[in-house]
Amino acid sequence: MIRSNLELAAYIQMLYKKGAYDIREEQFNAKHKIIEQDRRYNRVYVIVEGISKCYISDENGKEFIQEFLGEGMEFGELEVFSKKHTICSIETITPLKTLSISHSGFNELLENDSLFNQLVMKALADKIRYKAPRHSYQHSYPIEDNLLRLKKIFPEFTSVICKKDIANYIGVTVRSLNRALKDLKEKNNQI
Amino acid sequence: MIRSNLELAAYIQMLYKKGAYDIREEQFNAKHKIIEQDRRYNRVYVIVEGISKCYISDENGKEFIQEFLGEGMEFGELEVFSKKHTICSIETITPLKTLSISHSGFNELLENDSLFNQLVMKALADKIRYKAPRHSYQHSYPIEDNLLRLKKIFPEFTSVICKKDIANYIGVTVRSLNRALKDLKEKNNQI
DNA sequence: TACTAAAAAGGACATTTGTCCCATTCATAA
DNA sequence: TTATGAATGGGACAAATGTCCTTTTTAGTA
Repeated sequence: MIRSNLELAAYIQMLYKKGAYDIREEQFNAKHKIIEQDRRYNRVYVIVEGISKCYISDENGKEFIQEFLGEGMEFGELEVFSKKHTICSIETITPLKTLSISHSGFNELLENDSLFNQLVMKALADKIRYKAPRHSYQHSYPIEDNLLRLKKIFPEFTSVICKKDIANYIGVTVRSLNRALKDLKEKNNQI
Repeated sequence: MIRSNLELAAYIQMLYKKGAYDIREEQFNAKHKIIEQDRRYNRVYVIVEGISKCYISDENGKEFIQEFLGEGMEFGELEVFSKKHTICSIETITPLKTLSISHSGFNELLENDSLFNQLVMKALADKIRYKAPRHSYQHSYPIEDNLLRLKKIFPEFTSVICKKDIANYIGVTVRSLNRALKDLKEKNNQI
C-alpha cells in the first residue's frame, strides 16, 4: 500500500554524499503540495524519509489516489521521458525529506551510470507491475475485501492515513468506506 | 484505447533488418494466447502488425483488460527487470506479427544501444502515464460517459472488439454494457 | 477554557450495477 | 443443410454504492 524502493534510496544517498551532479536535499511539512497536476517542473525527486500521496484530481475536485509513496520512491521522473505536463499531484502526508536532481543531471546519470539506469528502469517496471493488479482487484471485489487486503499488507493503515485518503485510494466515497468498516466490525473482523 | 508506439516499431524493425542480436519474427493466429499469467518466459515481444489484449484474470475466471496493444507495443519486458512471474496474459485479437528477442539480447541492447535504452524507458513511462488517468476516470464516471469517451478516441471500436472485451476493459459486466449502449441509443447518441 | 473548523459516523433514500435468467442471432463445423 | 456453441440483447430483481444531510468527535487556536 505504501510503496518503497530501498535500493534506490540507498543509491541516491550514496550519490548525494559523493557530491556528484547537482543533487539537493529538501524538507517539506505535512500537507504540503510539492507537485501540482498539469504543470511543468524540472526536477526529479526521491523520497528519503516520510510518506506522501500521489493523486489525480478531476474537474469536479474528486481525488483518485494512485499510490502512497514512501522511502525510495521517485516522482517527477515521467516528465523527463515524455516532455509533457504532470499527470498527478504530489502532496506530503507526514513531513518529508527528499533528494532531488535536475532533468539534465538525471539524464546525465542515466547515460553514464549504468547501475543507476537499471535502478530507474526497474522502478518504472515495478510501478506498472504494481498498478495493474491493484486496479483490477479493486474493481472486481467489494469494499470489505479490499479493506481486509489492505489490513493484511499494512495493518496500521487506519491510524496513518485519514479516511478520506483511504476512500480515495480504494476509489469509493467516505460514506461507503464507513459502511464497510462498520459491517466488518459487526462481523468481528476488527480493522 | 489501442496503444501504439510507432517509434519503437520502426527501431526494432531496423535492428531486425540489420540482423543484429537474435531478433526473430513470429506470426500468430487470432485468439491465440501468447503469454499466460503467472508463468515464466524468456523473450520480449514487439508487435509489428495486428492487435492483442493484455489482461489479468482472477481466481473466478473474471478478466480485466489492461490495454489493447497495437503496433510497436512491447510485452514480456517487465519480467526482464524484475525476475518474477508474468502478471498478465497476452492474447491476440487479430492475427499478429511480432519481433521478439531473448532476455539476454534485450539486456545487451539496453546496455550498448543508448537510443534503444531511451525508447524502452519512454515506453515504460508512457504505460504508467496512460494507465493512471484511465483507471481513475473509469472509476468515477458512469458507463455511458466511458463509452462516449472511447467512441471519441476510437470511433469504430465496437466493430473491432467484441462486447465481452469492451466490458472487461471498462470493468463492468456485459449486461451493464448493453444497458448503457441501449440508453445511449435512445438518447440518439448512436455508438 | 471556550470556540471553530475539520474529520468521522451514520440515517434515509436514489441510482447504478450485478446476478440470474431466457430468447435470438450468427458463425462454424459436421 | 443441419446442428452446436458462442455472442448478443434484454427482463426482473437483488445488492452495492452514491447523494444529501445531520450529529458527534477531535484537534487546534484565540
